[in-house]
Order: sequence, then structure tokens, then C-alpha cells
Amino acid sequence: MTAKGWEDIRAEVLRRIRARDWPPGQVIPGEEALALEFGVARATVNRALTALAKDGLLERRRKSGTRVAETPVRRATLDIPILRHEIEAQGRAYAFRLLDHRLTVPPLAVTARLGLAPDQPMLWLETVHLADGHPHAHEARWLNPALLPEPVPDFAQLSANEWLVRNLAFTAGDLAFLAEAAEGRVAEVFGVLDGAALLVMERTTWSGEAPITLLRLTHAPGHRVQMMV
Amino acid sequence: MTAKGWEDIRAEVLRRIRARDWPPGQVIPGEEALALEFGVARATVNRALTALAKDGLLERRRKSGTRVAETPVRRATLDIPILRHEIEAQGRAYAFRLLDHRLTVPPLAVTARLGLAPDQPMLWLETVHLADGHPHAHEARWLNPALLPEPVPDFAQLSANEWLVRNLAFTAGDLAFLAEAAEGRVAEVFGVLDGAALLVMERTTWSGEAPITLLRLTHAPGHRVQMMV
DNA sequence: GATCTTAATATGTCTAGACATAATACCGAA
DNA sequence: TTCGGTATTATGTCTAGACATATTAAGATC
Repeated sequence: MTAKGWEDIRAEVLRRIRARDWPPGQVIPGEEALALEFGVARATVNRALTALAKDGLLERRRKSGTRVAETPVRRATLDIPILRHEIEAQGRAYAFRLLDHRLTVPPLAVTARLGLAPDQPMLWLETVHLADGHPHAHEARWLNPALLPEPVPDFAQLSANEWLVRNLAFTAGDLAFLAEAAEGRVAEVFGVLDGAALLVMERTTWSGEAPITLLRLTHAPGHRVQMMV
Repeated sequence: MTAKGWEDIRAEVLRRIRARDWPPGQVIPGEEALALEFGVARATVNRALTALAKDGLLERRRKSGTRVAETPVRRATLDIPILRHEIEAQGRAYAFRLLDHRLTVPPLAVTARLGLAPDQPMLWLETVHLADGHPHAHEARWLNPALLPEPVPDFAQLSANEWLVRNLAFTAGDLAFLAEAAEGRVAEVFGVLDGAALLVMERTTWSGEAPITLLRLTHAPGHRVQMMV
């Protein structure tokens, strides 16, 4: 076992985990011991183990040491694209149409989720994104008006998403996928019957303590969101 | 701007990117220059920039230098849980029932997707996962029998997913989410009408060149798959 | 002008040693 | 026994310097 770089060490440790030389839950030798065994500096071992820990295969704690994760959690990563780029990357023409926009008091569920006062008005935007003229996704968005400049940008010209990406830094956010039956305007946009199964992506973003936006993106029928593991 | 650790430097560089001090596409100062500016060693700057590159905010190339990514791709990570753990973590009782299992030739779409000979039989497993006795997810799985030991594990006792996680290392895989209308046995399992919108996770995994399994996990109505950004 | 060779350069990684920090183990006092 | 304080320990991070490597730019040759 001639280990030269940190990736070799990473690979060898991974092999031992998979081969059950170091079974789940077991504490593995410390960095110093491994550095000695592999004939490298401790920093090199550290880099390899840190990488494995980031991938969820090891759990590391000061003083306790490093142990093999009980449940080898697999992590998948999703690149959240700007819709325009996603569509143009497929060689299709992108366009969008702003269906509705107004300042209004959102439902309680929305303000509660964002931690805002229940009677505070927010900017409501409803947009349909088109690929080669066909509806690709329906976007329903609540936007915190406190974070917008005066005058408010013209979201009929520049999509809210792109404006946000370019102008507001977000520090935290979460994202969920769910399936929902089409109804009302969404069904109408996609030209499907009420009740058709559609994939919805829900997203909230925050700038420090201040909520930026709550977004529901309903995809066209049959759409798949692909991730790499 | 007193920068002490690599995370401070990461934060400051991020701030400059967002503030458009360094606009998209622009080459930023080299590591040596930044190390000088921040009063740290080059390795510390390297760590910060490497982290930002992994997050998709910078693009780095030897000799060319480091530039701000044109499209600030956001990456979300999904921890793919073992269903039993996910359910038990919510304080609910986990159980599963094997509805069907047999060795049979899969449809063409399956063998084509996995790159196997079209007439090669595979192990078909249909399972329902229960939380507190209520159906939580319906699992339909094709499994490559060439990778199983003799005798074949008893998947009525140990769920196929857990057996795989524990015994087969996979090197690659992909994952997709889609919405689908309930029908047949799936509708029956969840006690919903045909046509109800359900969230489906499709997953294929490989061990080197050999496909391991193709899985369709249909979630209970209303289920949300949550990710952190 | 076109192609091959060579030098220059920014990032990638390693080392040896040092100090920081979190978490545990130990021990003494109430 | 229980509660705090203290020592110990493994990981986390930094430094200064070095060499490796990919890639581009410049130069030489045909």
C-alpha cells in the first residue's frame, strides 16, 4: 500500500470501511497513527478524513476521535438552476410572462412560515416560464417588500428570480419537493385537467433574520428533477 | 477587515462576489496577493477559495487563475435516508411488508436503462414501508441477481435497501424526482383513488460497470422531501 | 503561417511543527 | 453521591517553505 496523496489515503480508508475492516460505529486509529502508517504528515491524513466526513462516511469529534458512521448516509446534490439557463442549455428559447403582481396581505400560513407579522402586506408575483413557447413551469412567489429598492424593479422585464440572484445575497434557505394535483390557474396554464399530478418545488430563502421570498414552482406534467449522487 | 481563519476569508471573498466588487467572469487576485492582503499564509487563502469553488461560486484553473462563476449555481444537498431511520427518527414505529418477489425478465425499458441483456431475468421486489402501521412509501425494485450471494438473503426479514447499504458498495448512481398519478396496487396500498398525485423518487445505482438496482419509491400522499441549501 | 518546444505562472498538494478548541475523564470538595 | 474545576487528548487550523502539475504564452523551427 503505497499512499502518496490525500486521495490515495481517502481511497484506502474508504476501502477499509467497505471491506468492514473498520465496521460501522468503530473508532478508527487517530490521525497521528495513520500518518505514521502511511508515511505522510498528519495534515495529509486530516485532509482525507475531513473529506470522508463531509461525504457522511465518517463522524469526527474532538477528543473522541473518528468513527465510521453507523448509517452510511448518501448525499445527493442538486444544482438549482436559473430557469432561463436550464432552458437555454437545452437549446430552447426562453421567455416568461408575468400573470399577476400586487401588494397584498398573504395567507396566515405564509406569514407564519416566514416569521412575519400576520397583517404585513407582501409582493405577490405569478409567472409562467416558457420553453419554445410552451409552458415549462408556473411560479407563485411571495416577496418581502422591505428588501426591495425604490422604485421596485419591473418584474415584467426581468424575472424575479434573476433579479434576486443578482442583487440579494441569501444566507440560508430550504427546499422541498412534493406532488400536487393541478387546479385552477395552474391547470389552465399547462392545459391539463384538474387533478393531474404535478411536481412542485417549494423554496424559502433568508437573508440573516429577514425572510426574502417564498416560492412555489410547479413543473410541467412529466417533468423530472434529476440529481447526481 | 481583520481576517483570522479561512472561514473569515471565505466570507469576505463571498461578500466581494455578492457586492459585485468582483463581478461574474472576472479574474480575482491570485492566492499570493490575497494572502498578503489578509495577512495570512497562502495555504489559508487556498482553503477558502477551494471551498468556494466546490460550492460553485468560483472557477479555478492552474495558470489561468481564479474567476467568479458566470452563473452562481446554488447547490442543495439531500441526505438520502434509510426509510427505517427516517421513520424512527420521527418517533414512529417502522415495519415493512414484502408484497411480491420473484425472478423474472424485466420490461425492455428497465434492461435498456441498466445496460443489461434484454432477456436476462432480474429479481423483482415490491415492498410497502409502514410508519405506525400506516403506509409510508411503496417500493418497487429491480435487483441484479448476479450481485447477490447464495443463498439469496431473505428480503422478507431484512429490507433490500438495508441489505444493499450494508453489503454492496456502490460507486455511482443517479436520482430523480417526479410526480405521478396513483394507479393499481400503489393506489390500493395508500387507499387513494386512481389519479391521486404522488411523489416518486427514482434511483439507479452501479458498482463499477455492473448495475446494482433500479428503484421506484412512491411516497404517501402529501409527503414532502426536504433538502437543505 | 503552422507546428513543435520551452519557459513562465497560478493553483494543487505536501511537510513539520505549532497552537487552538472541544469534549471527555479524572479528581477533589461539599 | 453529586457537583465543579482541571488535566488530557484528538481533531481543527495556521504557518512558511517546498515541489508538482496543468496550462498558457513565447520562442524556435520548418
